[in-house]
Amino acid sequence: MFVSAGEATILHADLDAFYASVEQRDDPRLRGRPVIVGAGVVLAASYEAKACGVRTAMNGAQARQHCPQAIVVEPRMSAYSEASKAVFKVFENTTPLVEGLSIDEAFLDVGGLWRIAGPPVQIAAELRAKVLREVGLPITVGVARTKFLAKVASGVAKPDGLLLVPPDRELAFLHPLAVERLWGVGEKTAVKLRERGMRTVGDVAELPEAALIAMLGRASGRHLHALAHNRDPRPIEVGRRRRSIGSQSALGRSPKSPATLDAVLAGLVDRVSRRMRAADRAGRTVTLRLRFGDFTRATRSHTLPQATSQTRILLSTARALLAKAEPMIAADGITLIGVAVGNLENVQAVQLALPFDKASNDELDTAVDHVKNKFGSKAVTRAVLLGRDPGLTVPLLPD
DNA sequence: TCTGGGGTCCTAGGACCC
DNA sequence: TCTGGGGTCCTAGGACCC
Repeated sequence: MFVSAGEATILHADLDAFYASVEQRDDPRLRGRPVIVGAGVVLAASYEAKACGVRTAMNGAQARQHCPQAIVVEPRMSAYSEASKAVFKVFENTTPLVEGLSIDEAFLDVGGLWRIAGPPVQIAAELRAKVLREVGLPITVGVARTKFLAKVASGVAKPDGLLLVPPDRELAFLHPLAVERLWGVGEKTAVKLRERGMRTVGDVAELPEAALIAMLGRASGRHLHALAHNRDPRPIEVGRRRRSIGSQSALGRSPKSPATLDAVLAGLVDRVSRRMRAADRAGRTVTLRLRFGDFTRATRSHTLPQATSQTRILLSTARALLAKAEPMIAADGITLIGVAVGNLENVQAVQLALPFDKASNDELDTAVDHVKNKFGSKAVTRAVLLGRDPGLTVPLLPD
């Protein structure tokens, strides 16, 4: 059977209360009980905890007030990352067209699988059963004709649900929903819309695009207008790569000495650069993120002429940015510091079986020319002298 | 008892180039 | 005395998402 673009073939699969579910899976004593992951701030809450009003990103004390009987556990990031990998394996065994959105959700296009695996809603049901059986986690799946509708459907079907939006019922499904269901409508936008009397997606759909653009800016206005009218032509994108890698740390409210700040900064840069090297990525733009005592934020960034993942270069760049922000820190007190590296490029690692430990500079140049000829000049940004000094790197200017 | 850590995308102004 | 038009890149800030 030929499956046209007019049919509901996109799945949005979203693990329920992901971190909390992993904790309940791994510790039977937590099952059926309210579980909160994260002490300072709620990273995730089980549905039992959500039932008493606990919400993600709520601060810990507030959460315990809502739910004194809740069990609070420390996050175990490596366990979540492993569970995520296992779930994505199930996704990829279902269809090659998988677009990961975050650690716990993805889009799947199952349009071409009708003949082999049956209709999308059947594939979705089997996917849910398989994730539960093989990884032990509950997952909700929305099925629809577009990414946006599939995501809205899974949101409505949560927890542990499955919801198909038939193509001829799309507007009937969409328009009664609250504006907050629209992708891209957060707190600020919701307030703006409500101030103008718009509470449902249907209300937004009645507004001309120009009015939404005047209210929210060009991109957001267009985006919202399109979604409210159920227009979302985006295809599933396989193999999207991360565009930045960062790390941050909240510091608390007590004053911090310059030496302490520098130590925290060095730790952050070290963590970021290690992750970059492990992922074979290098970046050009270093961004320093700061938050102050009054919760205002600031960023300072610098773009290097060449991408790098070297701790030394990234740290000296970050230090210069921190020095630039010194007056703001002195004035307001700093409560958070973060480092992110963007403008990422892929690094192609090439190892040559040459006796570099005895190589002369001429021989080294010859070897580098060889690599350039073989892989292109852009492939070579640095060479590591193996054997002589494993930590020593030689930066090579392109061309 | 104030609010974590990881990301994405958009906007707007200025520099710079042709 | 008067100063176009278009494009790209960089920096800083803001909103949003999980």
